[in-house]
Amino acid sequence: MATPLEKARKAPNSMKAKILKKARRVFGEYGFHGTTTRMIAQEVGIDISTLYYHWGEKGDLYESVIVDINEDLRQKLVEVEGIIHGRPLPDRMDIAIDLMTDFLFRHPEISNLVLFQYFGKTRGKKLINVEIPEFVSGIARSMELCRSTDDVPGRVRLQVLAIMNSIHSFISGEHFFRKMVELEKNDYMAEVKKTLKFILIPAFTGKNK
Amino acid sequence: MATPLEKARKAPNSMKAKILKKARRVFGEYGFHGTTTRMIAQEVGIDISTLYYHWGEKGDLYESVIVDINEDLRQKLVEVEGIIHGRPLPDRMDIAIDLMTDFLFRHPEISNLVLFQYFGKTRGKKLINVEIPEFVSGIARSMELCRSTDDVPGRVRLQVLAIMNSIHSFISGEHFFRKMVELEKNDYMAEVKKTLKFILIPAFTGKNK
DNA sequence: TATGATCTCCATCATTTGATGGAAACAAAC
DNA sequence: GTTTGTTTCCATCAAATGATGGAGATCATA
Repeated sequence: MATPLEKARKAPNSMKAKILKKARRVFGEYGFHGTTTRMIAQEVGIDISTLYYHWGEKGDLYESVIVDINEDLRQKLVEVEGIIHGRPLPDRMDIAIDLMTDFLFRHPEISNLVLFQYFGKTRGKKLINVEIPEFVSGIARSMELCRSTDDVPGRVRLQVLAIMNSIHSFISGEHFFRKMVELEKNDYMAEVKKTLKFILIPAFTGKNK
Repeated sequence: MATPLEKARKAPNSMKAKILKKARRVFGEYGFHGTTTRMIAQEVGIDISTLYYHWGEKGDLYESVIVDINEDLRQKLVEVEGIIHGRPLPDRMDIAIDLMTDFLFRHPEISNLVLFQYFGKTRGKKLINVEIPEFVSGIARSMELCRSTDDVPGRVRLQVLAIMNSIHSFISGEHFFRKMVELEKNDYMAEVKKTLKFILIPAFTGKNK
């Protein structure tokens, strides 16, 4: 039997999917406690009881949102892995940073929600069990930091987390950071990519540009 | 005339200061909307009206908390700058990472709140005006990424932000990340420092360890 | 001890917010 | 066109939450 989330992902024009889409953005901006069901409903243009009809209680909708964005992120990582496969490491990193940054700039709520997941506690809610390790292992293998995806060393996992978090930070912090560097959106994106490459690539390749 | 915050910082045993201290931790864990005045009051062991008597409305207390942790962070950065002054760059970075990581592990709410500040929007509240640029310029000069603190190039600012965010991420994400690497707190701290140095130092010094 | 200032708590309010029941609107099947 | 199942909205509730007034407690000082 399909879960509500699976239904929504299969039928992108359904009300369920519309609600999910808006919920991603609102939860992404304001976090779980900062978001009210009324805010989401208003965004969709429906009554809150319609929202509850489709998704049940707020916590369930939030959980679906988290699983949803994690699935999107996973899919993108697999796609990128396919593209960079076989190239030399510096190129792989260069391309992966470009592609992931572009993707996340198009879907900033993903970065927002990932960071909320890491840093913010949610009152009274059990932690949602998303298998980040899966991502991490995949990236680690793709960067040839380990042989197999089983038993990735802790040190390597932290390195991968550092990479992902660097990217997420610049996406989620755009509002704040862009003021500081006084750049237009496009210039900011370009500079972020440069900065990420400047910092991340030398450590793993031994070469500065 | 002294602001409430200045009073609290000068009299660490006052009720104002006690409330501020607990408020830091609670706001740091749950964010602005995830925190209720009752939670803070209970933590201090007082009635909420006592809290309101000392700090006024919730938003004002939160703003004081933000300014407070930014001041702590600024002081620490100045202290570290004094210690590393005059040494060669790789040593400066090595020591600075050690000192800042230790400091933030002792005060994780600082990292939490800094990240909330960057990534989370607060419903209906105007953005608090804290001069991050000041930090950033100081660090940039200390790393010799620029001559003076005036007119620090955007590229350099982003580099400094990347450094600071990497550290904050590992502190704030401890709960989440530590599970993934299955380490005790002390081992986690040690591995985080290694990872930060591994990633950050080569970019700025051209040398891998 | 009397006086005034400061501080703390109890009781309470108004609003917001999560959540639901039931009536109406709509759609599909026969 | 009636019946049946689905979807949507209106009205409403109970609990949580931000906020305050005022009575009492505490404390310094004359």
